[in-house]
Amino acid sequence: MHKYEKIRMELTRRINSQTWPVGTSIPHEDELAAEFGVARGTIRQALSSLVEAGFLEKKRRAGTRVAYPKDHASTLRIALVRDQIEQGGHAYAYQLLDDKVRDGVRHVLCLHARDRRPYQLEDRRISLDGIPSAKQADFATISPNEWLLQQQPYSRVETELSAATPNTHDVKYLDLKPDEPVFLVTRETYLDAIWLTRARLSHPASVYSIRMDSAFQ
Amino acid sequence: MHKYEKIRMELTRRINSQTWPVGTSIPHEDELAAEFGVARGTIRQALSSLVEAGFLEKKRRAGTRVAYPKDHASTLRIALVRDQIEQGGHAYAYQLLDDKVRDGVRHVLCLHARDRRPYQLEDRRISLDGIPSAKQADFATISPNEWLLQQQPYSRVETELSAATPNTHDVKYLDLKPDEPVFLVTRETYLDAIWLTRARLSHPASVYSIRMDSAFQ
DNA sequence: TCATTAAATATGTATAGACATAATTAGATT
DNA sequence: AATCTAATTATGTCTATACATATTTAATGA
Repeated sequence: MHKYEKIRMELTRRINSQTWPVGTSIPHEDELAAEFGVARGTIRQALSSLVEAGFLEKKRRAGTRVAYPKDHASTLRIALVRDQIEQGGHAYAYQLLDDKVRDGVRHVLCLHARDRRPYQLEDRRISLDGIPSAKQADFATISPNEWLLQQQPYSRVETELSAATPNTHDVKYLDLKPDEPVFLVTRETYLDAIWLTRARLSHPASVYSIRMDSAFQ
Repeated sequence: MHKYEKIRMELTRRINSQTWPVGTSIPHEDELAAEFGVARGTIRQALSSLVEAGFLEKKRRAGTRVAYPKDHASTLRIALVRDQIEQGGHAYAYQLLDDKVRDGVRHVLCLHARDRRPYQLEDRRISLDGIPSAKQADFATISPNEWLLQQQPYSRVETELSAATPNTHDVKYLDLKPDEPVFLVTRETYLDAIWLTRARLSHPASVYSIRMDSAFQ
């Protein structure tokens, strides 16, 4: 175990045991460095992850304080749907439902299944200006989702998570129970100012949720 | 603008312009340090945020490669519901609906409103073993959510996001439209191995969604 | 040929020092 | 007393160097 990890654990312990209650200023980096017998850089490395996780707040000149745990940050990774399914030990299947071009936008509808049951309906729009190679792409075997990831970098992603009543496509393809809502992930990606693609990913509420686990040993 | 910021921007440019296409190895840290005329530590600082955002992948001895953009990470911060509402310039109101103790668990039901309309129904369970001071807390004026944040640190948070059909309490208090689903945030916090509290936060789907915006200039 | 072992190497950790910068505090001026 | 100014200070950035460590690559031996 590295020095900064040991120090981080000890600092975490002091926070959790309320040795340093919420709101108090903790010793300066130089003092901590002296206490633990390490260089200031090592202290800074130990502090940085605690700041990132929202347990500490730093301000120049004012020092470092134990943060009120509101606004706690969690890192969310939405993986490729195929990986999501296969990593859970399930069978993945893909099916193209519709594919057309209009106004310089390729519009694709396809279905991702888990163990032969509908899992995600992908309603995808791709800018042919932004991604010219999308004109020739064959989405019969590879999903737009997966194809896009191999193609093009992007600089900005906007993601929205919501609950919704199913639209007509959802009803038709997702095999929903009576009154079952859908969980929506809407994602739009840009390269600088250029719009590249938009995805509406709908899932039966009974089979899909997003879990986050932000922990500190 | 600092050196590492300039360098990060230039590296970002090379990735986005496909000067360094996805999958390629970028120059070693020492080479980049020589190219930009800075110390290796400065290069590492520039790289770290790109690694964190998922644009680069590092591996010892193997070097640094441009990552396939699957599994792109976003940092999600779920703020205090009152802040959420007030920061949007809306009026916040709080109302206690029910409050009882059973089997060492305090069980509170309360409603958070935005502009006099139901926004979040908070179904809260607090362990009186884990948080003894919760016995005396008065939730008539302050919500458990807010009270807890001022009280107790925690070391682990499990969050689950899902869509669901409303339960009887949701129907009674959330003023839902016909067939409107709810967006659920379920949150459980622990201090080491000790269970502290569990919250079921339900929202009318029409008024609530979670947005994330992961950008790089 | 194949498995094992040893060398090479790029990133990871740590140190010690210098200077920059934002924010506070104390002091000077009106 | 109120306002502006200067000193102070804790964090932020940067350098230069040394060694540690995970992985790959090359060399060795059965």
